[in-house]
Amino acid sequence: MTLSEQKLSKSATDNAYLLTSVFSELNGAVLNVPAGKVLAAQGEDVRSVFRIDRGFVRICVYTEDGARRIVGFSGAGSIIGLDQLNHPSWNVAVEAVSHCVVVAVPKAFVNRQIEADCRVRDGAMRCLQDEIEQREAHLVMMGILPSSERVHAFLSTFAKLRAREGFLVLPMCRRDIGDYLGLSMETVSRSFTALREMGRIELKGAERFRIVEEQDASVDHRAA
Amino acid sequence: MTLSEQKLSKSATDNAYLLTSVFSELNGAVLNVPAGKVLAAQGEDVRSVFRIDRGFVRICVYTEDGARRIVGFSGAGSIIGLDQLNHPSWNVAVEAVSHCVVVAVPKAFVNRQIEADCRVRDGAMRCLQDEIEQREAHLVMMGILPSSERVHAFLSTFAKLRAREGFLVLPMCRRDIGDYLGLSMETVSRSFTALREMGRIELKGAERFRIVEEQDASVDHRAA
DNA sequence: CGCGGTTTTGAGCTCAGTCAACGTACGTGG
DNA sequence: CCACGTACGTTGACTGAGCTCAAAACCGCG
Repeated sequence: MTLSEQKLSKSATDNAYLLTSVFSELNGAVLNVPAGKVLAAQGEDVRSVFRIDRGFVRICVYTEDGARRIVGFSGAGSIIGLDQLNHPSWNVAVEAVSHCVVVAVPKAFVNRQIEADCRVRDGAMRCLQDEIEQREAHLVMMGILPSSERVHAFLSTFAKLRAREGFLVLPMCRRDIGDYLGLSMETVSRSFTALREMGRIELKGAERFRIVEEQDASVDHRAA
Repeated sequence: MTLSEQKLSKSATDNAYLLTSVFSELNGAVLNVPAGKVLAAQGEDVRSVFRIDRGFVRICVYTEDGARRIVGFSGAGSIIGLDQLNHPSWNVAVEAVSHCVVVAVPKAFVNRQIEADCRVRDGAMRCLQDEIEQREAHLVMMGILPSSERVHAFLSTFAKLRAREGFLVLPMCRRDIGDYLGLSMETVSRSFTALREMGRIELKGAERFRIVEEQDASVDHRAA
């Protein structure tokens, strides 16, 4: 696993399909969540597990002194809360970054399905394993990369996750990115500028970006 | 979950007892691992899952450019590798920090037991959930605390995990602590010195330490 | 067109990294 | 037993990446 392959939620969605049967609209409520709304507050009782069907959420941790860290972003297809099934209350907050459509399935129902259906159990374990992998990749990145490289890795991952050509819209603001990458809002902004000036990304306004594919500097051109 | 309650492996061992039946000596090999030895190399095929019965291991990630990050330490009672069950090869390395006694149980057997025994399944899921919680706490700490506070939080956690009075022996060296906390070896050393001079820890040589209980500065003494 | 929020840019400062020297503990072999 | 070597830890001087505070620019919207 290279740093640039660090995941936001890609393989999580690859495995989440194993849980399709559980997150049917028959088993839970379909919620329409406006941007900024809190889906689950830190400390609140865990009642449901969510599947994101549209939009983007951030997973936040608030510390005693009011600081916020974002430990992950998740987009359509991701399942949120499998790691909370044995907790009485949420130890993270789940907040909509953009307008979201979410299926909320009662925790007890999810637990029963895990008990009853070995495909569901397998899917849930794979999702948890993916989450561990994501957190570890995040941790490694935070420890090693300088600011601009972190921002570039973040944008690359985001772009790969979307796997679409052309400019992409970033749903989250600079502060969110900063809280995710362990940088100040200003440093994130400066990194955007630096990457643009280096020709490694293109920007349209503050929200739209495109990764410029770069030659791998480690490739030895003498071979050509 | 406060930062000072951040876990190395405490609750992991609380849940690992649910898997006692799987990690019986009858089901796997008991290994005697000298300090420094690699239990599982990054990239190596996943053949076994381990339970640490004595000693301490570090979970490492090596990047392409040779840098090392430590994503966790685990002590007696912890189970290592449940997050690797669906991976062909280890995406982390497991290395003995001190002399260890380890039970290695074949991956296929663990998978079968998870399939067959719902207590085992439940235990495995709880262990995975704990691991996510640990990684998230680690991530939060890395993003927020300055160097000395990180070292103090690390030592506090280590001490709570051991839950013993008096001086404790740190099995890992300064560089290991640095790679875990995202600090250089020198900064870790300076933090030890600073904490000692502040009277927040006591040291006997480089390896033995004791946390000095401190008054919570946020307590308002006018109330007394 | 003006307003509020977000982003960008600038200036100064600080914490932690690097490089380098020195200290300390331990094990080996003369 | 002591001299030596090696590995680890500590300390110092210097440097620089990123933080803070502050101001300006930009954008969407009523």
